[in-house]
Amino acid sequence: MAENSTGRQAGEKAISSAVIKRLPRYYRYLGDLLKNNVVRISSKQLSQRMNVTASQIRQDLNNFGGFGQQGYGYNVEHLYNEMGKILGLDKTNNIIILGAGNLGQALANNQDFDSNGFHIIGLFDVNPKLIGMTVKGVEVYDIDILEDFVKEHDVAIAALTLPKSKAPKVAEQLVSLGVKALWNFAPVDFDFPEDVLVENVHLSESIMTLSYRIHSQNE
Amino acid sequence: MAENSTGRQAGEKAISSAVIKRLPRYYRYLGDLLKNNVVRISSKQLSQRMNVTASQIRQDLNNFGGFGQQGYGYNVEHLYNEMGKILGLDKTNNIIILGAGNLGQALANNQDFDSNGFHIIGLFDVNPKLIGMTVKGVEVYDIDILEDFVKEHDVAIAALTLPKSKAPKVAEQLVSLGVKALWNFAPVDFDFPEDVLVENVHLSESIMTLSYRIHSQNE
DNA sequence: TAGATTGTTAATCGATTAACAATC
DNA sequence: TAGATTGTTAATCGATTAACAATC
Repeated sequence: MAENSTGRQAGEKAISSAVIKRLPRYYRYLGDLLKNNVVRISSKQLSQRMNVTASQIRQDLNNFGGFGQQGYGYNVEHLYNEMGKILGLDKTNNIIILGAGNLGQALANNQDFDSNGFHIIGLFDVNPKLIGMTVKGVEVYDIDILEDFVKEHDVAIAALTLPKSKAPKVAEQLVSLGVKALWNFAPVDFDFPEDVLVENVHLSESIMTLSYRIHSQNE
Repeated sequence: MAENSTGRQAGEKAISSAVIKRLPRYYRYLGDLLKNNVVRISSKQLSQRMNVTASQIRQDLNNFGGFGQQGYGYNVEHLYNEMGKILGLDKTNNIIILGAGNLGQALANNQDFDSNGFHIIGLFDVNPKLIGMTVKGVEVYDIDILEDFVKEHDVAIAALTLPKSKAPKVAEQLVSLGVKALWNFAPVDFDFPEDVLVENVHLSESIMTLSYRIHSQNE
């Protein structure tokens, strides 16, 4: 049967976001298993390691195809590679980072990204003290040259690690330049057409849910 | 009726995590409204701003009590304050940061935390170049003094911004010292007793879901 | 009062879990 | 072959949305 690059067949219904959010975690566990030279694993074994149900694992995977074999389970390396393809990690994703402060630099220095096809190709800032420096070999540019840079490079993702006050305007500019995916760390929500993908990392919201759980215990 | 500090009555069933995760966003929108001197708002108006249903807002809020008034809606300032209490933001949460690299420093420098009762009281690292420096007035300590520090201070939350290889051991130590909430940025899962709260921020997983969405479009 | 909007019950929808025939 | 485990359908569970009486 003809399948597309994600392993899904054209015309099938969209995968729910609940499933999508679990995929990277499967990928991480499979990578760990692979590193430990585990050759095969059953949904039951994996479910015990990951603290989920075996049923959920099988349901999730079968959204993308039948990767297992009855009586055997799943070949770890094969499933790892297939999951990588599903996640688009076999492709190169060029990333620019808007805001070269601590958070922007932290992303640029992150080891995990490189090895998964995420290539940081530039950081941008307004601060003259940062412009011209390099982070892990990647230059910090004046944000004034953003337009030229985006036109000359294939930018898959723009990470927004700048202050709340500046984020909306820069996001608008990026979208008008044709950037189609934003990884947003500023505590704001955007309202772009649906072909613009936005993934929010709202750290304040994350720590507030932790605070909630701390203070609501034993009640 | 007697209510506890969260606005919930003792004995009522636990709030679902789907609801809890939405609370900080309500809080943010209410804070923005308050800044803009908006005095009252209906669930319908708020739903339009937030891109959710009015029904969901009312359902969510009513887990914690009736904050509105028929025919009027909600008083913004009152609801904002009540939400703050529900989230535990009226309390002081002392935070230590394990790993004083870019990410740890980014957290220490984050403006939003201070104003919501999250006080960074120390950073810890093994790197002699970092030990002794201060970030926003907060000192970076040698991680060797962690035990003494935790015993002498009331640590509500420990943020783990250190490499994957070091995270599990440090986490173990923190939990053995009685720290009850971990804010984990390392790409690992922990398996502590359920009285230890763990909030994961897995940046690699976040960007992978974005990659998935980029590469699965139009299929 | 009339209109607006809540709080809450009921209906719907979607996600998770259970079960099991197919089959390696 | 017998045992194990998948892929998939059916059952259950939980979350979201709709509806509306209560009431400001």
